[in-house]
Amino acid sequence: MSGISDVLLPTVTTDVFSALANPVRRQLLDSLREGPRAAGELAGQFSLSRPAVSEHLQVLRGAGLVREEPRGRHRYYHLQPQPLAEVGQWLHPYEHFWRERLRSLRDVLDEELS
Amino acid sequence: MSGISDVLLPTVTTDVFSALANPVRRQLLDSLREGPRAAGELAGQFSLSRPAVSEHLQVLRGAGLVREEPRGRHRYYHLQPQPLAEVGQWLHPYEHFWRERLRSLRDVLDEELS
DNA sequence: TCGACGTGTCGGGAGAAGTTGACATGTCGG
DNA sequence: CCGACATGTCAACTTCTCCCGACACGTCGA
Repeated sequence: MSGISDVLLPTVTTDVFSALANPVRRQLLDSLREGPRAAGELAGQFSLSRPAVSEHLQVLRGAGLVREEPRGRHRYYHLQPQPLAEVGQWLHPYEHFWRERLRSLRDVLDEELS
Repeated sequence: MSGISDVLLPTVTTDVFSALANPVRRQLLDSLREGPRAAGELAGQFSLSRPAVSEHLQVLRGAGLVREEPRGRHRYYHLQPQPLAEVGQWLHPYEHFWRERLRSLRDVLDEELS
């Protein structure tokens, strides 16, 4: 049984771009891509205090990128990737720019190496 | 006459993701997408002090997203979009995730509205 | 050469973010 | 019911970010 609230964003309090600014948070998302993880399990992957990781997770939750599922004495975090679409949208107009630059890089390399 | 240094990144001192965390900086890039702009011209678009904008531009330069071209008493800024490729690469594995979510959103909406 | 203009940089202050240790809460197993 | 465990939260400190006003430097036009 799934409701609409499972799919729509929960209240967003943090900018997605800001949430992604921190490398630890990006790695947390990368981990969650492989499936839900308990908080401690996530904390173990980083040389960081547990509270620090917990607060990073809270920032991600504030950006709507993560959902919590309490389950016994564990709390599982799930990836919630929809807000990333905003980043994708912003990035899209630039895509052909950097492809163009890569092409010209190749051309210059061709010239330099010939 | 173009050399390889025009195409490769200059010394990067700031993380690209951090550079994009600020909305003003994203808007600066959006402006530059339409062509090179002088510093004052860019500053005029925001209700911000000139020094503030100048420092934002410096951050963008630190991330390799912008190039300066001094020209008389103006200084023109050019978009340098290659570093955005890194963002695109990071984002790519998530793309199918959010597409999937959008699809399930549509399905839920279908159900709710029927 | 001199004043006006375009811009970068410096110093400082307000506020946000990151980190850590200590404590509080809730859950499981015996 | 009680101790161990998984986790969140609080207080405090440090560091970073963002912003501004003021000043310095180079360039243009007369």
